Amino acid sequence: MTTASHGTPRWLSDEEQRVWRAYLHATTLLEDHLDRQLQRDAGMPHIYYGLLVQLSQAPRRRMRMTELARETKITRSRLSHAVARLEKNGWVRREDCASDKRGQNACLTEEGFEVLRRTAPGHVEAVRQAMFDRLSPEQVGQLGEIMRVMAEALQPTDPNADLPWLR
Amino acid sequence: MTTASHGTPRWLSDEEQRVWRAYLHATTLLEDHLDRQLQRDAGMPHIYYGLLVQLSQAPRRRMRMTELARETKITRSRLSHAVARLEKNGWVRREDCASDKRGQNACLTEEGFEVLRRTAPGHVEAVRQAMFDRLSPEQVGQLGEIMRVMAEALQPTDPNADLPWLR
DNA sequence: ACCATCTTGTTCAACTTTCAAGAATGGTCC
DNA sequence: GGACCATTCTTGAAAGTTGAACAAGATGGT
Repeated sequence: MTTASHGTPRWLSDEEQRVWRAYLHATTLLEDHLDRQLQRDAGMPHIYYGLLVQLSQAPRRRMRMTELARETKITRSRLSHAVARLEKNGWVRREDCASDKRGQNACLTEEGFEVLRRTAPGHVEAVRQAMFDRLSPEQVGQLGEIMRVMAEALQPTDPNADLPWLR
Repeated sequence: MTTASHGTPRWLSDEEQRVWRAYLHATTLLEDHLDRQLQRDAGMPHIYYGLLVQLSQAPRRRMRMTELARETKITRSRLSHAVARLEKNGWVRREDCASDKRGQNACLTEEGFEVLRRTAPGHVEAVRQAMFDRLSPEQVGQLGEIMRVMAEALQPTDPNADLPWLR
């Protein structure tokens, strides 16, 4: 990382600067927009909604805290606070893990699932309006590929990922 | 917005879902990465750094609060708090606006500029490594266009934008 | 069994963000 | 000038986030 401080910095070209600014603007606008949409319609910020979605897709609608954190790309600390809040809402429940006494499972409650069922259509619509309704099919494909490349760069793949017996 | 709750919701296709998840993952990973990079190397979060950059590019390195907020896509409230913090660091100074007694100018101090000079290379390098070093020139162009479209959708252009005398 | 070490999840304090409310000034219309 | 509304910016409290420190349990070597 600090290799940057040595030698002549490789500045961004004009084109790259424009793209970078466009990226920052679009992503912050979208994040704000979805945060407000969900706060209004579902009573929670976007990330919390993402936690419920993730749980809803898990077997038995429950997941170990650490795995939920990993899947949603947030820290365990943040997740602890978030689940505490969602628990107060009655949308998630904690449950001791049988096989590991340190562990906790976050379980989506029936109420939590109900909230999802009620608010998912509006949220999908918001995402559509902001993104998929504006982009051509080609652009959607391009965006997907670009985002995959970026995520890969930032989340160094476990070198043993395809050697499960070594994990 | 709430038109979504009526009629059959238009769900995302499998492809669209994949793209949406990739988008969420990549953008949150990048934002976290840059936040940590800047917190470590410059002692402030990414958005605060963006404020300094914006000021550094303004005439006389100062800007009205409201304009700074508009350019950086944050609320005036948030900006007030942010500038207060940057002022404590000695990187920004407030100055009364001559022509409008309600107004304040946020001015980048010499110290603030120095912080930028010192940390910009490392930050640009981080951006490069995460984005521009991985994408082909075509992809960079595609990303720029896609982000422009999205930003436009979210930030309804002022209909009088090109009629300055009506603003 | 023992010890060192890693992992899991929580907690605390410091910091940031949001939302609603409010003080001050500007602009317009009569 | 005065009434009225809009704009600018700040404030305070509640909510959310971060990073470090911590307790408890797992793991592996000896």
